[in-house]
Amino acid sequence: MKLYDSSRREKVPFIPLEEGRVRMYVCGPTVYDDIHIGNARTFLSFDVIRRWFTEQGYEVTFVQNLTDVDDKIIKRGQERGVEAAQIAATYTEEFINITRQFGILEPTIRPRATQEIGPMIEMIQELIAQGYAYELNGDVYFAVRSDKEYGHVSGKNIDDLMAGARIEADETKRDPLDFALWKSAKPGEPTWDSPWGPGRPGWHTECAAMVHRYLGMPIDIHGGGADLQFPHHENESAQAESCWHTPFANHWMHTGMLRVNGEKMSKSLGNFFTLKEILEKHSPAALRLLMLQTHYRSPLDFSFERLEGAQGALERIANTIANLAWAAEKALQEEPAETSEFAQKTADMCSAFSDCMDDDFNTAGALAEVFELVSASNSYLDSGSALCARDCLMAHDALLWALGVLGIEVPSVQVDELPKELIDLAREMSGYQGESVQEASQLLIDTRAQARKQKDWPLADVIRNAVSALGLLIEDTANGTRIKRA
RNA sequence: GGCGACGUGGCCAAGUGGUAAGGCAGAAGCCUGCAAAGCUUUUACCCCCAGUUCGAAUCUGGGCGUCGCCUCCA
Repeated sequence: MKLYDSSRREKVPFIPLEEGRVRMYVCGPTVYDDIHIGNARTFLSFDVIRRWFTEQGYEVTFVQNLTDVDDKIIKRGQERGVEAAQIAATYTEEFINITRQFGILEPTIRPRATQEIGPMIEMIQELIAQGYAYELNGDVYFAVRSDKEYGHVSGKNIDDLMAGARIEADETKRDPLDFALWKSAKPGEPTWDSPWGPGRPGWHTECAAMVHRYLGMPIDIHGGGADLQFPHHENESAQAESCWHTPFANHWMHTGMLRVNGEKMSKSLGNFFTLKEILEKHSPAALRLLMLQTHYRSPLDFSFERLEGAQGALERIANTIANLAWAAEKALQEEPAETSEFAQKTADMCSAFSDCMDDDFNTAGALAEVFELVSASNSYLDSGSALCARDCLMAHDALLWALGVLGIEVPSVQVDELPKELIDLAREMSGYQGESVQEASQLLIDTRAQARKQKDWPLADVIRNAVSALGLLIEDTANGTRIKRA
């Protein structure tokens, strides 16, 4: 298994620090608003990465924090005239709900910044004691120059950063690059007591403290969006490694940005769609498919056109899966057919799919293999030869397995519960006497087949139209007629 | 200004040395009474120039273009 380490800037073999285990940490949201689909892409990427590790037999400990105290949350609270804590609570709930709806698995541990203040203060004290941090009017800063390794996470050089000639407003810091570990509180802001007076922790400190507390150092993988690599991850790493003198993360993984018309989707540009609004009108599966058709590290341009396309592709997959199941069922009732070359296609897909996933989680390549099996299945079903039930089921299960690994829930085209109206319809059209919906629908199919045989098109169409009025579809396939969802 | 990434058919997108996966859209044909679904066929001088090599989309250098980070940001 190989993965791209964005700190080393190359693909490297993945070797867990502890055999059979993966300890990973992915920066969670700051809960001041609904997340947009750019945020969602990162969470999706790591969800799939995690699922693949699990599929490969690793025991995965996945930690994701919630930043529930932050300038943005405070500001949003002030705008709305409510407590910052209320804003955080509201959007924490929203985040958990929408993320679940998107099919993202729950983290093993979901620590919240406000519950971790104690450990953070201890960490800051330790950094001051060791000479890596200093207090200034109730704030505490990390002295970037004190860390000789500073820059190794993002591949930046302190002097290059300085050459960037950015002007820092705060002239009192020893170095413009120094960042806050602790911020003193202004009136009306949420505060916690500390040796430096009332205040709150800086963002970078949260993650460092939580990684240390819940996973121990070093961890196998630390992830997040590409825009977090600097300064957030650099700063996290700098303070953690300075404090505990142990490597922080063995591998860094960063996801590519989601764009709209070539520009990064962001709150500040206003060019965003929230995950919530997209999922109101589109299935989680379609959005996942769209996103996973691009490698996680590449930028991804979002458009509704593409989303529609993904929806169509998904339906195609769903049709094939249902047709395989139906064909298998039918084949079981007939003379057993020999296994064929088709069985090999299934085996090939599974192996190629795994190879792609093992190669830095190439979901786009893996999905191409899925589509190949979909095509091969359709050809097989359409071939007119006697079908082997076992081969059909193998392909069926393989497709579901592959999509399951990607967390893509295939929409069902099978009707779980046929509407009772079909009984009335069967009574009317075919003189049905019983009470079984199943029998009634079969009778309707037979009646229509009979009508078609006698070229009684009006009758055949009346039946089909009546059925479609119930929101169903009568479909004539190479392997028989069936009723499915419209 | 510094650092980095990317540029593959109409759109999207895999592929890192042996002459181009897949998805969407389009076209033609087949199947069908018609639908629906499906099947078959079909379109690429891989941004440009130079170089390395028997051979490059893939490596090197230069150019052009796009994007990201350097400030809160997934």
